Amino acid sequence: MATMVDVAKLAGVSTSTVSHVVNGTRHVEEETRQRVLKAIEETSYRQDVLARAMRRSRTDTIGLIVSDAGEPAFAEMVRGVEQTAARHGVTLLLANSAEDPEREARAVRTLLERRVDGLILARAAGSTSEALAALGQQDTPVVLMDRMSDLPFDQAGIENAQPTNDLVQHFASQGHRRLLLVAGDIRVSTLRERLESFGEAATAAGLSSLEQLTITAADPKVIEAEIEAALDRREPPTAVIACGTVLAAIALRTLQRRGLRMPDDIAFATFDGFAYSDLFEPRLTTVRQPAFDVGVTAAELLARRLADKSVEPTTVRLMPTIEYRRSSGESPEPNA
Amino acid sequence: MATMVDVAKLAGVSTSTVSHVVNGTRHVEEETRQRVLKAIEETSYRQDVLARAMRRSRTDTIGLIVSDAGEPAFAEMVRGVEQTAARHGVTLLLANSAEDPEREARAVRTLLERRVDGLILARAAGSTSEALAALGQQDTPVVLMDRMSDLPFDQAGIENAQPTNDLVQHFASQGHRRLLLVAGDIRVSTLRERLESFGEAATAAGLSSLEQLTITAADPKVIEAEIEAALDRREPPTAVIACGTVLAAIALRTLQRRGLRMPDDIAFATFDGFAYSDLFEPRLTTVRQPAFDVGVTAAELLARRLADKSVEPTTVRLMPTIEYRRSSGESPEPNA
DNA sequence: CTGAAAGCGCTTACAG
DNA sequence: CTGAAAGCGCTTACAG
Repeated sequence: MATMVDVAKLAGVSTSTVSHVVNGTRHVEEETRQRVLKAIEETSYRQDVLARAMRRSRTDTIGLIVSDAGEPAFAEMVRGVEQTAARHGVTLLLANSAEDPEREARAVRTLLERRVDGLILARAAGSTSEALAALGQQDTPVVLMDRMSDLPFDQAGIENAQPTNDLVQHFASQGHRRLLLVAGDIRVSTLRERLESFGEAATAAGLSSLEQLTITAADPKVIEAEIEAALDRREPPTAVIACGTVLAAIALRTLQRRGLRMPDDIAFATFDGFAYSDLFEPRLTTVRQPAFDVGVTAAELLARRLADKSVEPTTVRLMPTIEYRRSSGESPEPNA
Repeated sequence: MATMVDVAKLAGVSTSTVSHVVNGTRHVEEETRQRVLKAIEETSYRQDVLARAMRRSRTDTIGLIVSDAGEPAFAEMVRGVEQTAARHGVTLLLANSAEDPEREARAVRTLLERRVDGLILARAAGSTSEALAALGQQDTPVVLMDRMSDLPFDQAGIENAQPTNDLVQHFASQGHRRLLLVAGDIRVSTLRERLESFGEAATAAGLSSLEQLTITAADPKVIEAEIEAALDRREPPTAVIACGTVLAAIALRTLQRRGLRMPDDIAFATFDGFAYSDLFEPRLTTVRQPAFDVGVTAAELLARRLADKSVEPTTVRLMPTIEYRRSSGESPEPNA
């Protein structure tokens, strides 16, 4: 590989000049410039970004760690971050924590070691807030995505209260009196928020606490058992809300196994939903988050902080939309 | 950030010694070692991997570019590569081409610029073999994953002839005489191989060429139109094989729209299949590839070449398994 | 408008 | 068993 020295020699200039031509960092006489460009061509010189990064102590690289790149919502967020990073001329290093706090910690370490200029993090469910606080101490900027925290970070996520409330209203207005919320692992902020909003909304809709069933286990086996138990009650729920894709899958399997048909035997709605969801029979009422824009927002927040470390930590929440389908019964909008 | 010089001063040794303690590259008197370790502790020194990489001109990093990280099969391959890379003490840089040759080219450039020691590539459909040939010229090792080439690369993928043949046999033995293969974009090697095997297998099963319908368009709209046209024939196909997830989705939508029930109105099988596929009604007969192991194999091939650049390029093909479900009619195995 | 030179933080022959 | 020093390929004040 040719280096700057080779180019400089061939063009008969100093490496300073080559550097400035390559980076456009100071004026160079047009004729000289052409000579340098030609020498670059001839030597097929390529800038060594590692050496450059080391000298400048910035890498023009940001890191993104997601808890599950396979889920459609996260895949979309990744796309949003990718696109925004590209627009800012920054390369993205991607990592997967697979919802494992240890892998997450390892990924953080690796990315910081590789001197990313900043980090976007969708935390694993079990990730401790001590770990997060520690992250906040070091000086690489961190933006939280999807999963929020009370700590003073830049954050991009979604609004949970309103869609939860809308779903509860939707069911209550159809006369449903006993609702089951499958909330899952409420260490995850989004799930916790949906759980809280559910209680408020259901109470506001006039449901007694006995009529508000909730499942907050983290283990799929336990969740499944609790759904079974709920359905075995003398007065079982008539509508189910799943707070995420995995939870929806568990719930749907259980309903299917029991031969319960949606929406007649039981009404159903879910957050996030499935890829190729139009193939499901019946189609599922789904709270669709603007995942791409969440990714864009996270990346923009990071770009802003990279430009000015002193700005106030900001939390941005985007509003999901609800796609009403047949699984939840009659639609409140002409939208089926 | 503390540097090696800080540590060396504090421990009263040279930076050589610090370096050798950190990397375990030569024996250091135990007492000295302890002093260095203590100094590292006290200064909370962390090795600068960039400086190290630059000096050694290797980064202990490999790059992985996939065409669609969202598809379950690719997600699994990524996991396989990740795990294997971790076992080899190598960090993985991930990139997405989203089936776009230009993004792929950009990702390749970025990763090579960041001096990855090697590259694993699941090529985008439209990626030219000139681009690939050029890649083969430079000296960073490249392993092809899933999508193969005739060029002399290390490659890890799957066997396509046998599962295709098995599916054709499966349908023929049930008396199906007119089969439709939705092959999709046959610039993709896996799809092309399935198409070729289909012809051979169908002919071997005694089907005339008129009874072998194939769709080789790349554009979803065109594929859909051609499926419609096939179903509109006087003698429409009685069984459909989709060669990938996206193709399956298009086909299933069309069948659904026409109210065709599987397997009675039309039999159906697909390669790769869907996430949460157990929620589909009826369950889909699926050629399941050992995607995780494909990832592992690709990473191992790369590790081998990194260790010895002179080994012969090797192609490894792993055998998929077929999960026979209700969508394709009666099962040839006691396999649900 | 351009160049000489220091230095980013490491590794590694070389020498003792 | 350890150290002095060169050098990886750049960038960037400083000087002219």
